[in-house]
Amino acid sequence: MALATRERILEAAGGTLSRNPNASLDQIAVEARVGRATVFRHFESRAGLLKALAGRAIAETDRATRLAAADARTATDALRLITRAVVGAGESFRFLDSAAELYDEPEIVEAYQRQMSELADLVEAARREGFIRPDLPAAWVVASIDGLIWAACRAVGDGELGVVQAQDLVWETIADGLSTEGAKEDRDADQA
Amino acid sequence: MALATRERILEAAGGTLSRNPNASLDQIAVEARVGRATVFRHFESRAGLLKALAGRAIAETDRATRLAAADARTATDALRLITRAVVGAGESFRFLDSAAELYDEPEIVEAYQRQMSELADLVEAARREGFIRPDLPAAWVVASIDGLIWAACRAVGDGELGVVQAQDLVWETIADGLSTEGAKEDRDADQA
DNA sequence: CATCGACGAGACTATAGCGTCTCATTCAAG
DNA sequence: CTTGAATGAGACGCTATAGTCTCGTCGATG
Repeated sequence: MALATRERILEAAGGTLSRNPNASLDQIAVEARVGRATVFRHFESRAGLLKALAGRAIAETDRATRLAAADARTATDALRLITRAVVGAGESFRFLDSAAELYDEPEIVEAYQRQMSELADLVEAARREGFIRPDLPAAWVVASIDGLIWAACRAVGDGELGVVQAQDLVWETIADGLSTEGAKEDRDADQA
Repeated sequence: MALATRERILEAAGGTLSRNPNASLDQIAVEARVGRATVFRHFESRAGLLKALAGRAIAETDRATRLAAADARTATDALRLITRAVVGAGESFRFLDSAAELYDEPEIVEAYQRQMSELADLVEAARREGFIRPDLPAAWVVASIDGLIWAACRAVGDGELGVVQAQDLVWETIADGLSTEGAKEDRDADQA
């Protein structure tokens, strides 16, 4: 049952750390219904556990990205599918809030940067398809998509929204924002 | 120079904690060019320092909210002004990423919930003015504004955007989203 | 039944960081 | 010059937690 145990520890670590970012290995072991020593039988150290957890999240994102790239006919559609997938898997990522230590792990940092740069490429492609406004800085488009996904995961975790609802809302907000179409002129007039 | 010292410690704590969420009092003291003992002369404990820092951020937000309420003719405009103000003061808030301990401070939690509820009221008012789309759940509107502000502060802190630029982009994205107007039909067709 | 691997429980050590305390120094006010 | 407040430096104890190790138990496999 080695694999099941390892998986149970990872699962518990993800859950516990997302609720309490500074949770001790003791708490994680209790949550996993596992002896603390067993945690060390499966992972070299606390950092090793965090690294495995991050690796899992990265692999899951890569998988979602590949699926989306395969299914989608356009970059815009791929962006939509990836967004949905990441929000759906949001629980796997919330622990990252606490993972400042991971900035010291070159592999993880590199993988994260690679994914961000893939997202940036996708945004650029969607821009060429006419979906993304040409006047917005690429850095902001990427950052705000990130922020909206983060907000959605948080809302789902707090029970404010359902997963499917959150997935739809993120995409809708990316596309149209929060305001009515008709309010546009009022706004422009206000700012003038 | 008691006041200046206290202020310097708070400033250093904000800066250090936003860069390294688990920074020790030692690091903060060094950053403030102050003996570690002096930190304890001004604050009861680490938790007390965090609490003071959070109280400062809350007070600053309250101040911005009051100013906005006084200046703005409409709820929509107040929302815009507050958003700008919070993004502008973003550096004061980034340390909150690390402040899981603050969830145990009733005063702080209460003040935070009050501000969120004020934001929700403002959103509701802006909705009645026809600015916010009526079909979006209030919880999502609040959460996504929060997420966009967070993304903007992060981008500014990472040097990807200037403060003024970020302030404009947040509001623009809240209003219109990231996509072109013309792309709307394509999108709807895609989803069907 | 005998064996072996995974595990739980818990003792043990080491270390980091918090919080307290003391003492010497500096600096401003009188 | 004297005094007192604020500070810097650093020693000290305490606690929480990481990581190691041992021993007894359980369960599967032969």
